[in-house]
Amino acid sequence: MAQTLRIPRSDNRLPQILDEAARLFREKGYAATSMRDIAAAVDMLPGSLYYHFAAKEDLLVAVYEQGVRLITEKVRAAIARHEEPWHRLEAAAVAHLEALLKTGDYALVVIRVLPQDVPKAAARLVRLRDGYDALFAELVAALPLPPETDRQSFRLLLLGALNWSQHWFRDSGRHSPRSIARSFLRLLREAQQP
Amino acid sequence: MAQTLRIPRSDNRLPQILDEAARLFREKGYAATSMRDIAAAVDMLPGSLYYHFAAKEDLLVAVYEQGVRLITEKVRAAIARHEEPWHRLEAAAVAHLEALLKTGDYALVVIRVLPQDVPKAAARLVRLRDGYDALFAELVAALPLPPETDRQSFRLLLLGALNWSQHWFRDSGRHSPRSIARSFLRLLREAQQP
DNA sequence: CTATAAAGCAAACAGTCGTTTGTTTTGTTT
DNA sequence: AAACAAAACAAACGACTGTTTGCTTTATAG
Repeated sequence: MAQTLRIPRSDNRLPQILDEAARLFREKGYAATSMRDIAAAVDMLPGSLYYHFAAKEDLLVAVYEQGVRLITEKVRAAIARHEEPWHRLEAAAVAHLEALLKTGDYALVVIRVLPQDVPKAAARLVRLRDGYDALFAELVAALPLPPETDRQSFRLLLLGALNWSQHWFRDSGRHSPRSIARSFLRLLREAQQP
Repeated sequence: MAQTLRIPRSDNRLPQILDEAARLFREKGYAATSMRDIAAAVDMLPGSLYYHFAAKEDLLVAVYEQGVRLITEKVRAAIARHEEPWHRLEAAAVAHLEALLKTGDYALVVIRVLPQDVPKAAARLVRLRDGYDALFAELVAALPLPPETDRQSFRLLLLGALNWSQHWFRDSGRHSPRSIARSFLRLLREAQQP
């Protein structure tokens, strides 16, 4: 009677399912990835996935949640190491881009799969994103900018450019996520303090 | 014998097909849009579409081509009206964003549908995009920037931010595509010339 | 060792997908 | 009016979709 829930099996395969789902969602997109694709990747039968998730959209939401959590943690840890507002923003930009381009699949799903692609889960996905956006808004708010500077545009410019980098970034070149983020921030900073 | 091809019927419905395909591809994405969706939108039977296009991917490529052509024309016309490099770039940015956010479906398909979403047509789509990118590269090359400025990063920063705006822009607010583009450019310009 | 619940298998459901085929309608040209 | 091609219909093909159901395996708890 005291025991209401049994301890789940140790070799749980749920992490593996999430990993492969994240990989496939990011590679082919949500709609083009079938439950059978995911099942095959984890060497399972399609129906077995429904023991872990009630529907395909729920699997996406789970991946999405983990992606947002991962980016948020990386960014929070990075900015905690600095005091000066510009340094904090730069650290955040670097962490954000490294989470996207190096950590891999989970984070990329967050900016690759659009909420409108999954109508039934759109509200949940948007809520997850908004929480993260607020973090950057705070960082920009703390910057010592000229009073006439539009801080909202500033944030959208920076974050948009960072997110778009998924489309052209190739790991081969001399550019690293860190150098790209720094380069972007330098272009923005020099403009604001002569 | 002299006549090899008959003049096509005047009330051709091909433009209508492209219009609806563009609308649906931009609303739901490529994979989530079915040939039946498109056929229903133009009040046709699914099979009839195959008189105009050999495959779904070819329909996408046709929409994509028109989208790229549309943006390119708008931008070319806009920059032709200015001489000074910064003014030319600003005109291009405004035209680019207006093409995306006002002209509508065709242009948005170009930045919404990723080449990797359509493996069989990916090469064709990338080729179309690259031609356009070169246009912006020229504009940035003409700017009178300090010698240490990284012009490639400059271009990627601006274009990325512009393209990403599709995700947050809402037509309701005080912000217009024009004001956004100008705002972005001001943030970038002030940094480069004290 | 046995009871029990977690986890997965096996097989199918109804529906949708892109596409093909043969035929019919429609408009234009002569 | 006859000839002909453009354009669309009507109907189906096999493959694939997300999901459900009932049964079996497997590990843990008492």
